[in-house]
Amino acid sequence: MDNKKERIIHAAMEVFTEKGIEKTKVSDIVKKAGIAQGTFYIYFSSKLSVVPSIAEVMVEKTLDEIMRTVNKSDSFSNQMKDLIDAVFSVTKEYRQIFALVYAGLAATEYLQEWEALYSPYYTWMSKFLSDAKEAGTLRENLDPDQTAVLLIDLIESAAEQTFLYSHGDKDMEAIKKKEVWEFSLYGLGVQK
Amino acid sequence: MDNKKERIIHAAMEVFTEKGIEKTKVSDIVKKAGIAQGTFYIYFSSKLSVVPSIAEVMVEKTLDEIMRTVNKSDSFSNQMKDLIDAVFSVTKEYRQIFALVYAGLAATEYLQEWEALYSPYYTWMSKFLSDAKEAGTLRENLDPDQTAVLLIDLIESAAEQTFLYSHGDKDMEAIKKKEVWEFSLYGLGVQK
Amino acid sequence: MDNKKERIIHAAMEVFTEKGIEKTKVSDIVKKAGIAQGTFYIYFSSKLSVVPSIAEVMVEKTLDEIMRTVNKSDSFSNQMKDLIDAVFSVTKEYRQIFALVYAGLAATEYLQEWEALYSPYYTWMSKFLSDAKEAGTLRENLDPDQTAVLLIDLIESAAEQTFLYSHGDKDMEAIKKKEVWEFSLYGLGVQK
Amino acid sequence: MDNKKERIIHAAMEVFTEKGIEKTKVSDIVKKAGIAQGTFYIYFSSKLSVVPSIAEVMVEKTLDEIMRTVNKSDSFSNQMKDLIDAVFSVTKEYRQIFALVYAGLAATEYLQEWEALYSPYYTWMSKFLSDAKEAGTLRENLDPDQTAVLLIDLIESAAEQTFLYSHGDKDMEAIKKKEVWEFSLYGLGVQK
DNA sequence: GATGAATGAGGATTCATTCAT
DNA sequence: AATGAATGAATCCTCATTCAT
Repeated sequence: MDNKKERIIHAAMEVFTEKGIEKTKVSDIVKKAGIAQGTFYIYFSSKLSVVPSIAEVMVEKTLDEIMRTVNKSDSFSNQMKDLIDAVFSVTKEYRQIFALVYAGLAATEYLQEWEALYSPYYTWMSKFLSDAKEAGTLRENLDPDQTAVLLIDLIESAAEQTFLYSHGDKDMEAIKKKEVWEFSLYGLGVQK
Repeated sequence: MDNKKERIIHAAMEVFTEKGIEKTKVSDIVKKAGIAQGTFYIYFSSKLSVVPSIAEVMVEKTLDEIMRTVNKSDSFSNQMKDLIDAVFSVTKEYRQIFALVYAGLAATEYLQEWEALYSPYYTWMSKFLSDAKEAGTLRENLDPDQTAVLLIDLIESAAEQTFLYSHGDKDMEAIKKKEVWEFSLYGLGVQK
Repeated sequence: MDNKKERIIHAAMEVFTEKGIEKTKVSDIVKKAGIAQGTFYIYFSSKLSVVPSIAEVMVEKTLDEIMRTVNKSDSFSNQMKDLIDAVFSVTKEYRQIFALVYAGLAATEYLQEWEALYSPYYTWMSKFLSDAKEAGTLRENLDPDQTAVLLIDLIESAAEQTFLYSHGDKDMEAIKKKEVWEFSLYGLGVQK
Repeated sequence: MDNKKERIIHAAMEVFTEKGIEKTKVSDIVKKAGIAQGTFYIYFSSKLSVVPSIAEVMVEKTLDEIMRTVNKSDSFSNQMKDLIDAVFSVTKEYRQIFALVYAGLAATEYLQEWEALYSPYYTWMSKFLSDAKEAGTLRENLDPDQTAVLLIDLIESAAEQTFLYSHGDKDMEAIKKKEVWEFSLYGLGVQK
């Protein structure tokens, strides 16, 4: 039952990745999901209305990767490095999906769902910063909630730059990671 | 440049803003531009191929606003403040256009034109940072080219957060501006 | 008759009236009837197959109204007046239903059921004329069976004219009634 | 140009007659008309919106047949006979079209166009009665405008009875014609 | 270059109908 | 008998694109 909805979402991710949103037909999605054409419309109102659900999955994947990668007993500075690695890694693997999620959300009225979608991510980052601040690792005048959003945007933008928007060569990834890491450490006022 | 081409670009901006890219028909654009259906295809190959031209216009507008706002004889820290003001101001006015430009570029293969489109913007910012670095205002280990991109992304992301993705209240604009300003100053290692 | 069948017929009458036959979905009918989608098909084979049942209900309603209105002990001429009143009254109240019954029957092969459907009505009218003829009230050369059909058509046509097809003003009803009454009396050769 | 519209109307009449409105696809009509699918929608908004144009054609045909048949120098009573012959003849030939016109008009919002569509027919009949009345052939208290409508309805109803709604045998046509003729003469109060 | 009537491929969406429960 | 989730055939209509003028 809810199984069907899941299957639609994952089928959509695959087909969107292969052919792009524009060229994907609902019939492609249902074929891959192994359900009838009409069943699609029981769960989603249109091709584009699947996009927010895909975005949700992507946020989950990113958080999972971060959780898996970041070692809490490490120094903050190293945790930042791992965090950046995690985000770059997920963005690299799912670059197509990220692109289509931006396109799909922007192309419709779903844009404002963005905030709700990202909220678990923001919450995690806010806690991460807040803990470090309490430990005296970050500058005193830092607002964890606000900075959480800035930091996520900064890292994601850099990753997207690298994998989506740029013709960048092979070394670009390392360079970008280093730059964003340095900028972040300074921005956060990290004490060694 | 041809008068008709200009009219198509500006008509497209208006109609895209009103109805969204998806729901805009070429016939809507030509109607607003006051030209014949066939004439459109003399200048553009398709509806989406207008988007890069729109993006170009937006980059111009942003740079113009920055140039107009930032006072070169002011302190770096104040110039940063003005820079942020300028980007927020343009993003606020053209929020819809920005959203559709992302969507439009992402929906097609034009995504990688992004870099070329933004290059005048990046160039300006790079020079801005480079000058400040030479003057000893910024940290020694800063790479002006790389950081230019990061900084632009950071500021634009914050602005989009504020005006596109968020249900945020009225004060959000001021808070966001202050946060991004502080984060930037730290990130750049600005010496007072 | 089954309670569920009744509910379907009356739900169909309501929904057809609201949205028209074309735009009515079986799902609308069952929703209003408070039964499951599948139950509909136990009683009717399709959306349009409900129409003859509706027609039957309408003939009943018309005959009931005639019976209720026409006073057998009155003069023939006055009975004619009452008869016309009754038909106009039912047509007025159920104008939409009449229209859709015509449409529904004509849209399918059920058109020829018309005769069977109307037969109780024709029979009543035939008897009504036959009695009057035997009483010497009507012209000698009148054929009650044939004329029954003509008279019903004449009166119903006039009523439909008034309520369905016309943009007619308020007074039209009275005028039409008077005209059809006079024409009928002459046509039947009524002796005072 | 207007040629195309004509071709659609006549193609629609043919296909509707063959397959019925319900089962006719727009693609059937355009195929027969020899035009592209899209062209249909330049001239008509939907399959059903062709029906009023067909009705117009039918009124024309009926009037033409009446004009052709009724001999103005004949006696009124014979002219009535010819009139009835004409209407029966057209109804017989185009019985399918009449059925679908009723169905098609009733199934949509076009029902109220009826009056406008029939107005040339009503006008002619009104003049016909008015002339006869002035010649002293009809009863003094007859209202030509109102009676025109009644008379047309009466004759058409009888014709439709015969050819559309009834399983009637061969002789029915002659019987119906005679009955409607007699009823009309009495109803109009024709003086021999 | 400019026009705009005509095109027709193409896919979203609907909704009557089924059938396992 | 009753249910209602699932089905998928069926067709409307749109709209980007063309091309003769």
